[in-house]
Amino acid sequence: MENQLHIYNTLSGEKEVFKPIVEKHVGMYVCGPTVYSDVHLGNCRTFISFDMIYRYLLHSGYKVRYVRNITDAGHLENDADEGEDKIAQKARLEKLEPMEIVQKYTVGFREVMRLFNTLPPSIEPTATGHIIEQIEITKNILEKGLAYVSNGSVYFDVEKFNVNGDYGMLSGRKTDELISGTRDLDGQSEKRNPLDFALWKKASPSHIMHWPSPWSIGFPGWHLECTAMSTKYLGDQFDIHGGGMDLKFPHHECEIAQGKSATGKAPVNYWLHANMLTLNGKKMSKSTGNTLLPEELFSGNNNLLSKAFHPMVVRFFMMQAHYRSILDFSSEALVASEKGFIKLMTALADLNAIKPAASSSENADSMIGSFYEAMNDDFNTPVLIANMFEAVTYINKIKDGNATISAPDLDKLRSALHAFVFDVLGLREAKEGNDSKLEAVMQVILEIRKKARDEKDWATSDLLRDRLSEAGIQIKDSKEGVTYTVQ
RNA sequence: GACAAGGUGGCUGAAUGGCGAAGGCAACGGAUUGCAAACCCGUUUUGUAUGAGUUCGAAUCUCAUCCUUGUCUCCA
Repeated sequence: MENQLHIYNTLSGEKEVFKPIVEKHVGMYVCGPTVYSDVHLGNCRTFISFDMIYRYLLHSGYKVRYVRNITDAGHLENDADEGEDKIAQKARLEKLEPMEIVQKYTVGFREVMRLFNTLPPSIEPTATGHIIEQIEITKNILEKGLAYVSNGSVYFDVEKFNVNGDYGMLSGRKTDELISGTRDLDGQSEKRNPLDFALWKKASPSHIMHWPSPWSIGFPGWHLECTAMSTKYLGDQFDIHGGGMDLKFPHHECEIAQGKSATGKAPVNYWLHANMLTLNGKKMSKSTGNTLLPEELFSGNNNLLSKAFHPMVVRFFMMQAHYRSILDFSSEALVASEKGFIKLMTALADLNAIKPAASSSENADSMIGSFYEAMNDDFNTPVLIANMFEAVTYINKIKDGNATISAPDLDKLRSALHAFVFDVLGLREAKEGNDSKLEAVMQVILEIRKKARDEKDWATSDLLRDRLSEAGIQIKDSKEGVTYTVQ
């Protein structure tokens, strides 16, 4: 059985055996959100994907330092490197301080991440908290002669870097093709070459967020913060760098160029890219407005939705697709996932009531092995879930008396399922807080219903069942007794 | 236009050369039930965009065609 973890590396375009730089330790960096508006569901998918990866690495016994940044310094608007900082722009619109915007949406982001049951990163650094580091890297690259100062701004010299470097190695692009593909800029551009990108940008007088530097009062370039923060906390070279597919070029390409220029070494061994979540077949994007907010999903308050969905149902839905595949969102697909999710969680709960037998009628070890096999194959969660449903069928058969399981197998299967469902997939019960008073009320109702059924008063019995069902409480009659689930 | 990833059953979504193409959902039949729900068993007939090629054998490899999406400008 293949027990080694294989990861698809964008750099090579192949699945590779994962070998960390330091045995049993993993350094992982993921590009975080820009906090100038609410995170939409597409953003969430990326972070949920990497949360699953983080969780599986932890489960596999690695000590992981997981760094995910908060971009709070803003980015520029247009391709001429001129324009207003996004955060400053939004601040003006809402008549707030830039850092007020940052605070608001950072808090919102963390709350959404909490609802999706993602683990907090080990370090969550901010761009504005690392201005000094970014200035130092800029100085470093200038000293290496791979950047130039122009009118108070500092630009990375892609052409010069490319003499010895290989700009485009990650995204499979060639610089001459890129140049021919760029739109003509007017002669006033500060850049020597359209491919060059800013390391430091001089601020216009109206620009609110700015800091002093050796070159001007200004702000750091778009790609620099990730280089500064990743290398600061994970070293010049680290294991895993993740992010959305849309960041592959130019953002990650620039990170490689910056890192190599500053340290002489390729910064990252494994580049991982999570694919897009689409809505109506199109990528979710802040700029095009084709978005769905998590809150709308949880409340059902959106025309695209037939009902509200619990965050765990959404997470399960995402886990049913592979992280490198495009996933199309639809209310219909989510309804199907909800049913499957309930089926899985019900079986998990039923597992606790199962009585072991002398022997097992099915091979629990191979089931458990199939879980690991799926995850070791580039975190294949859809296959993991399919394999877990084999176990679900087994559990239900045992419950119905059509199969048996031995005590040791029961223990193994239970702990494996718990580990994969809760620890790795990061799911948890989707029930609303079942308080003791509800429990007491339900016991009374079930008692009344039992009495009615004993007296063959089907009208009363069915009335109770149907009205509870309308209220979202399902009554389940079984041989062992009556139970209920709250949805 | 350049580059990249795709097009799989009623829906969703796995599987990269090998017996009957996973799983979830849906539908139908049966079992169960006071009737249902849940669970169990079974079924859904030529289901891998189209056309050619390589091969003993192709969803998978090659070529062509059509279509979709992404990146090339801030984006997860």
